[in-house]
Amino acid sequence: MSLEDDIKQDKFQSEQHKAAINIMFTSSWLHGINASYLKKFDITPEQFNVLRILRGSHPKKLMLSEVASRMIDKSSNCTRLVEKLRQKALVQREICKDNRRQVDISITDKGLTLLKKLDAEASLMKGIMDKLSKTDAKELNRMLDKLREDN
Amino acid sequence: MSLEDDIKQDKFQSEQHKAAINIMFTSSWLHGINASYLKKFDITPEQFNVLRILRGSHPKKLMLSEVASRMIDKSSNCTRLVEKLRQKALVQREICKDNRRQVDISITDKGLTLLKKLDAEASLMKGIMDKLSKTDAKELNRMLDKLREDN
DNA sequence: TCTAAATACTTGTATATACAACTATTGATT
DNA sequence: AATCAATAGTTGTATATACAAGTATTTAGA
Repeated sequence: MSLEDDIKQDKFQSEQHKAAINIMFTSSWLHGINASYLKKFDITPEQFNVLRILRGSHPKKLMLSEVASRMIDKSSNCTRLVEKLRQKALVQREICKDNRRQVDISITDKGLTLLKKLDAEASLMKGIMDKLSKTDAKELNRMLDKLREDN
Repeated sequence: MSLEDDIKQDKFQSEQHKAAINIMFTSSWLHGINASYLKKFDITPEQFNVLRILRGSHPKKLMLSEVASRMIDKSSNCTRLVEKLRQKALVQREICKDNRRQVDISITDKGLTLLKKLDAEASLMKGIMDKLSKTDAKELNRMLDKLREDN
């Protein structure tokens, strides 16, 4: 479905303007697909992202601000996100002995087991994204990176 | 700044996978720029979007669900969004006489005046998006539309 | 005409973002 | 050692999304 149909608009000021809307619309669309898949496992895309970050460093712990800096979405909410994962016993929190300001987070076995079950999520995304060739995807990445230059 | 630096990740499973993350990251980045600009005018990007939709149809009123269907972001929240604009006297709500289930929304003069002041927002976005040539933007739109095909 | 279904919108709850103000701890300066 | 600034997190408030359940009104069918 074209963007014009999706948001019932038939003209944009320019291709560039349309592209801005298209990026945001497609992002929201991707997020929605992800969310609805992950919901069956009682987890949100944001929580899923944190779990993957922690698996990436496992068995090394990460301090909260390290988790935050690796998050895709803005990370002001990191404390509360991690707290929700802790309540589900998917991660562990502990005050760092060397620096008691610091909170170290690690993924639990239960968290690792859950992630294993969620490998299908990767396939789902792959199914969508592989509509683009590797060359196209590279081009897309180039353009998006270019937009974020400077500023 | 490259995506790798932005989210402190140095490898992705594929260019396609990276593109998915890049779309969501760039969307969030665009939203943030917009939000911080609009904040000075005590309005959010979502509310701004609704105002522009209403200016587009002005002086014709739109029923709530028509507004919703034109929104970029998901529209389950339309009632509350419009209510916030109404509290600021930027839009007007009235029950439709012919069909009392229906709520007709229109932009007020105050809303139109505010939008005029916000034309600079368009320039701000233009400044960012014009880093892409028209050809590039067209290509970007083609790729994003392709991702959303079917599914 | 009475009832059931469809339509249009509203409201409640859980989750998330943004931002600002706050606490606690550590490091640095005098 | 005492103080001040920097660092690391936490918490409160406003806004937004998603979803589900709710109300009110209209339409369609028996």
